[in-house]
Amino acid sequence: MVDLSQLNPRQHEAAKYIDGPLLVLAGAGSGKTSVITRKIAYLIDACGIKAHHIAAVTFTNKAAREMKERVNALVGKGGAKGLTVSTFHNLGLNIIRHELKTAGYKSGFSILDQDDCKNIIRDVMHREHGDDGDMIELVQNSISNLKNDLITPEHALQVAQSPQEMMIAQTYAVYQRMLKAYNAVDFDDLILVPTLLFRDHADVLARWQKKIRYLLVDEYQDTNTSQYELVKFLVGQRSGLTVVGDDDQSIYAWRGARPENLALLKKDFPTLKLIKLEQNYRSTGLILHAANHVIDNNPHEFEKKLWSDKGYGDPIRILKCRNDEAEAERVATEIIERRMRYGCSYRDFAVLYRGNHQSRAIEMKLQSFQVPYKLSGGQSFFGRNEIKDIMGYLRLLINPSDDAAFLRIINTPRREIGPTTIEKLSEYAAMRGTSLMSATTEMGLEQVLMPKAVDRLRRFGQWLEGITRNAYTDDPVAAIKELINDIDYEGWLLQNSGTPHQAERRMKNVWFLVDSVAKMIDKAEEVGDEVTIEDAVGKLVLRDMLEQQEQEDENDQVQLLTLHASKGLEYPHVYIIGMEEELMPHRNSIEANTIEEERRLMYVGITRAKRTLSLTYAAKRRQYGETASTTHSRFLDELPQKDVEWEGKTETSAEEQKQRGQETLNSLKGMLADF
DNA sequence: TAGGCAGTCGTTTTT
DNA sequence: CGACTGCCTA
Repeated sequence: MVDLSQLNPRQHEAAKYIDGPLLVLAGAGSGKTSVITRKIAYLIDACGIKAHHIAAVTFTNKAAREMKERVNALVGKGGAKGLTVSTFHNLGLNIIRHELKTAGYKSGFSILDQDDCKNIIRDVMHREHGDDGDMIELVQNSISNLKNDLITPEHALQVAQSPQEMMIAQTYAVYQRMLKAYNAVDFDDLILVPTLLFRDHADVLARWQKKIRYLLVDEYQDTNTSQYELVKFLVGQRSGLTVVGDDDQSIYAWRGARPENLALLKKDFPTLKLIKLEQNYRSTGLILHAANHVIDNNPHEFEKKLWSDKGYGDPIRILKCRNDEAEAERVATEIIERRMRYGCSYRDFAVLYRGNHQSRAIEMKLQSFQVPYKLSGGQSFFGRNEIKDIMGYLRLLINPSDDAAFLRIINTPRREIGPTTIEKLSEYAAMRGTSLMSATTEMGLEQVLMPKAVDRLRRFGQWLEGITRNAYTDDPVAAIKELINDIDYEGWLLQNSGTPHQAERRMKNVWFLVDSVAKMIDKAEEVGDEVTIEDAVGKLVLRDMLEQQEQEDENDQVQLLTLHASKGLEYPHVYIIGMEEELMPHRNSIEANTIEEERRLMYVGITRAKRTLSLTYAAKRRQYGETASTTHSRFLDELPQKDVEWEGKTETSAEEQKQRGQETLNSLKGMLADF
């Protein structure tokens, strides 16, 4: 039987309350994951609800994985069999996969990332409006917003108010048709399509309501309209819903999240019960106090007062640095120094920043001091060119209609098939109403292309068809290896990367990808799941790969991440760098008047720290190759000044700063020499 | 068609 | 300052 005794009274109540829909307002570090995981265990053990009737939804794969592990530990492997713990997007993918026909897709459909989508939109706008491409970002964002708001192209056309909205709605409509033709969905469709499916097909909805009898949603303040509707459909008139959220940690409004969904719950579920978790188990008193003090500058829907019974702890430090390089050096040397002095590990340190590019300076310094670090986010595994290439082949393998993938890889590595050939091929395919892939083997090609070009296309088409056959009739992984061999991808990398060493690294990434596919298929077979290469590739696109994380978590590395990426994580020692106006809060946020969301981001950053918190800013910063003076962030002034130590604020001379840096460096060198 | 070169342009956050 | 585009030549 599950043990709830470690929970405090509020947590305990939240875990046991199953009489109706429940909203848990969980402040930062208040142990919400414990509540969710123990509640799942409680539902299985004490309430007799079968694990396969329970679904828990999170926003990141990392959170989902962690939750799954913790539930397993609580109820034992067997007990949690069939339990769904996944991201919203993964749940959506599953629903689409099970309702393929009704949803109007064929098996092996592709999931396109933003780059692919942007290319399609560029293409559409070029054709339909002769647009040269400065509006693409805007249009792409607008379409995404429409989808997040559960607005179909037809609906968007009806409600368009301005010529621009009209243009966006038209592009949306054509774009959506192209996706269908490609047998592909984008990220937003993974939510939108299932929701529309539930709205329009009572039988499908009934099936899923029967399957999911209890739904738990984490980070509820991050849901968008489509996601909320999906939740409402799944829950229906029943009471099996627990949502956990914190309006102060809503930092994703820019991608359609609606923090007001928290308040909306009261209206949509009149019997909603509200439980607040206000005890923080993570941070020292001063850090927590600082966080409360900052966030008090925001208006609040729900009043909430975080407290902690840990001691006050060290004061918060604000470090003024001469410039961005000095800032990076200061942080890097301090980490080394503290590690040696207090015997902590590299992994105890996190450096947080507003924008990905800010990691660069820190990276350089850490590298020069030989400090191991892990860069999360930014140029991710799936953003790498070699991975996108191979993923292109994989996608084409399982979905020949995927023109976006075709275009990516048709001339990579070089096959002497250039823009002119591709343009003619596209015209021909459009005329015949087929995909580019199947057009390559059609007979009519001779009419429009030179024999040489036809030959090259045909060779490619036939070759890939052969590989595809092997993948389906034989060992799929072997087929993929054969593919990579055939195109001599390694040779291509060798030619194309700066150094042989780099090429080797990139090739390792490729093999890692192939391994992931293999593992995924193996694992599925073990459990008896019917998971095909299609599923494996789909999950890959959603980055649902466990191995990579596990491996890297083993290592003792300083953590470099954006403030956004830091949500849900915690570290003993936290540095937040670049605390300057126009950087944090970001210039765009000042202009767009979304300071409150920036403040919440600040709040998230502060509350990541368990023991010490250091905030740094640079008096001068290089940007666009020019050096400009800066103003320190307004958020620094919003901290409770009696708990804060400013260093270098009052014009301590540049000389003194320099000297101090030199001293640190020298003492470090001395310490290093001793080791 | 590919590869090199020079001018351009610009940096929020992500499933 | 550096990444990216697009032009130009072999």
